[in-house]
Amino acid sequence: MALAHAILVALLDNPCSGYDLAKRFDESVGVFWDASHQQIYRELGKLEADGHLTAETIEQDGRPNKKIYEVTEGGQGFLQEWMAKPTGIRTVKDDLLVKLFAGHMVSRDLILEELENHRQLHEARLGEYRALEQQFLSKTDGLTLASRFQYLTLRNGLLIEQSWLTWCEEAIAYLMRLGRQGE
Amino acid sequence: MALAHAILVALLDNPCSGYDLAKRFDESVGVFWDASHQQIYRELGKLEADGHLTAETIEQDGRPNKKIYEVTEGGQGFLQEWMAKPTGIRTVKDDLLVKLFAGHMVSRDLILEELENHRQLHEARLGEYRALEQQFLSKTDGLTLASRFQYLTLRNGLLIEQSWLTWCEEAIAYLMRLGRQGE
DNA sequence: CCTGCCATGTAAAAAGTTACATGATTCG
DNA sequence: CGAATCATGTAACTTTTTACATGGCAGG
Repeated sequence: MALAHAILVALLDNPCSGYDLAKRFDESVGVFWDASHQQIYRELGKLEADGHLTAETIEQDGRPNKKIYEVTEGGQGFLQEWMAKPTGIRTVKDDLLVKLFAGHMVSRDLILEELENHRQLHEARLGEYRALEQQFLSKTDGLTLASRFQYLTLRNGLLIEQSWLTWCEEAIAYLMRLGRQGE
Repeated sequence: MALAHAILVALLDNPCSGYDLAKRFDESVGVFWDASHQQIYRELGKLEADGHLTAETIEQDGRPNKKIYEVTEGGQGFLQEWMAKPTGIRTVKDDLLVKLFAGHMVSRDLILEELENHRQLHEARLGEYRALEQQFLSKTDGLTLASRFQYLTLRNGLLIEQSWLTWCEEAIAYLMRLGRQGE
């Protein structure tokens, strides 16, 4: 049920519209959560109905009006309550690993292509995360407390993406070696 | 939609009952997919209706009868088709990271406790994966091709869990340092 | 005697995906 | 002149989670 909480922490850091939230879920917030605009709008409606958010409509000319959402005190309490309850660790779900588990069902080349494709995707994402890290590291006058916590979430993304990259390379090398042995 | 495919690859490796599948999703298969027994029974029903699986009822006395599911040729084709279509990379969703992003909202100790808790959980899981790896490595007479592919999925679990562990330690150290500086 | 294992499911609610829908503006 | 961006949503469907439900047998 953490989509609601993910939205709240994002808005707490920086109040914005649903549209902007969707963009942030594609960028920085995306390091730890992902959501489509459809989900976001629905959830924003619920959170507002529950009193966890207030919306202020900004009239704009030349482009559609927008609603800026802000977390209420009630919303902050709701978040803090949730944060005080321990949670378990994630459950992995990855299509590529499902495919690999039955890798002997298809040609070696098909599997290698898919691995190479994923390697590139993870490499690209790692690059994005490194760019985000530079933004943190370049602030010479020191980070705020809030930024330091956000930095830790980014560090997680960096370590995990690095592992994926390493694993893709290892898997490709392993299968190439198998291939050469004529299996 | 990969739950169906995860079930198929598991049954392909080793036909079994829904109950046994649920256990395997908690153990070895759990390295790359997770599912509750409720999901599994429903999906088994669908897969059987679609002709991807056949079920054989085993009468047992003293305990409930069980149905052993096996992948049909049609099911294999269904799998292979899916495997030939490239898929994207996962989207991370993790409660702990949501909490950390708003870490300044609660006491430092609360966050540190949660991090330490997760550190232990990841350490335990890493231990399980290492034990599974030993089973692969101890087979002196060489692994089958299918086992080699399965080994790669386990390697992924090992690398990812190792990263989580490293990250938890890094985050704990980072926050302790902050604490000492009297923030 | 109580807990846990074996073995299967149903039902309801929440979360997530995919498709549909609108309409002006800006940039190439 | 077409594509992308801004900005919001609805509807239908699929997937996942949580709770409920049954019942015998084995072990401490």
